[in-house]
Amino acid sequence: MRILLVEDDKNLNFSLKYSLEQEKFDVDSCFDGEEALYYIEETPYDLILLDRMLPVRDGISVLKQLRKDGVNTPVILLTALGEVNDKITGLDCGADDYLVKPFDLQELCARIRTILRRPAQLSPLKALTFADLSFTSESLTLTGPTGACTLSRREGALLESFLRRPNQPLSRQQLLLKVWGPDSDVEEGNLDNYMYFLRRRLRSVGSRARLVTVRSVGYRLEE
Amino acid sequence: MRILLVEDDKNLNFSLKYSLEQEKFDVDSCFDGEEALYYIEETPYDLILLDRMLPVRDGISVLKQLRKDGVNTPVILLTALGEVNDKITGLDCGADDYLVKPFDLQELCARIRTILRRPAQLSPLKALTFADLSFTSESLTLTGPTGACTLSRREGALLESFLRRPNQPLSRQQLLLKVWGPDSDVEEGNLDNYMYFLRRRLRSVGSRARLVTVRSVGYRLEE
DNA sequence: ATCCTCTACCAGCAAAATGCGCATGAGAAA
DNA sequence: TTTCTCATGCGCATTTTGCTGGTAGAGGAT
Repeated sequence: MRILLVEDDKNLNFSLKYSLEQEKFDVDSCFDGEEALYYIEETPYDLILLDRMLPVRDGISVLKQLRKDGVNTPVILLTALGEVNDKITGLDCGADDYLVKPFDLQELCARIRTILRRPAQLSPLKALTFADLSFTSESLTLTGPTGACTLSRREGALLESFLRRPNQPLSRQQLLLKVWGPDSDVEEGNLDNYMYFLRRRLRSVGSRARLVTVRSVGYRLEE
Repeated sequence: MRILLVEDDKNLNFSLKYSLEQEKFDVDSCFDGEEALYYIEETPYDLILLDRMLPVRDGISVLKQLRKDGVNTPVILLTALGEVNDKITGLDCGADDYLVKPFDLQELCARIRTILRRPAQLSPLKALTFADLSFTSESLTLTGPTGACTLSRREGALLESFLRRPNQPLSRQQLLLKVWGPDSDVEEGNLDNYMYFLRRRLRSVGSRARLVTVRSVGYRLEE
């Protein structure tokens, strides 16, 4: 079970992370709200432990953003505030539980178990869109004006990179890293290959979006 | 939203019932554990507010009984005890939340909303349907246009996963998790096997529903 | 400007790897 | 026994990959 711990107090962060790992949870931790959003975008967590007071972007704002984006990963808010009103706003913003510091570690674990016990509700598959394109990474389905098709896994991962950063040039290095992972040693030519595949796909669904090459840099998705 | 309130203190029972009704909840109330079980058997509640100390049969025992019977209606335990250990046992017995008296009414309401917000877990008794199919998980009976048949337990569990999320691709991982449980280590090939069985079943009852494979992802039930 | 060269990129092919369907048989449970 | 569950194995289709020959564009020399 993958848990993301967001807590700016370094001591508490480390000790909590350690304790949860003792309980056989798989814990990533970070220290501010923006970082949290970045982590969450990258990894599908089963649970998020979210401190309410955070630098850069506070917990409630992170929570609201997540729910707005359709991410419904369970969230337990952690907080030093004990006011009833805070609890209520916290819960009504979409938190699944609310613990006031200092809390007992065993109680936290019990509440985590309680939440993880229930069937994980998969977030409704979110489609990425750009121009006349729509792509669901779950089902690897690409839809355009004249039809739809199913991409292979690599094609999907590659297209997703572009859809997440539309109009922005992505370097070959970035793409290789994202699509093939940091410790893969595929030939670079492979990327060319997949760009070719993707372009064919775009044409086949009749999209007017283009993958233009930025010579000696990389590629960019534009309309 | 139908709520069952189980609380032996008459004053608290009445005032809580009244307050919750003000909040537009549909509240039944009763005063001891046996009564509670009786009510629950009769009516499908969306939530149960369960006092821990009750005459005849205490809250924890009621809760255990329910879970043993496969009733997974959410339960919030209410209690005068504040010991951490009590919370932990309560939660680990299958409660969804735990409030210590005296609690704030608004906080209770917020926690109720939190629990009701998530998709109601279908009671396993009801028949699941999709397209021209109907399946009762209790009797493992699958009915289609040209006939009916009885599935094995695994087949049933697997089909149920699909019927609960029609048209949505389910990953092999999700399916293994749902059907075989989190700590089983069956070979993946087994899943292929059961997909094959299920497809045969669908054909045998003449359904036009199809289990399509989404390569490198999983499967999807569609019409 | 024209030509040349060099590099980065494109297109396609064919071999290798992988994912999946289906069959069979052994063991467990009913 | 019969039924259910599971592992294993083969074969097919798709995906992934490395490779090769060819093209386009940048920049320098003439």
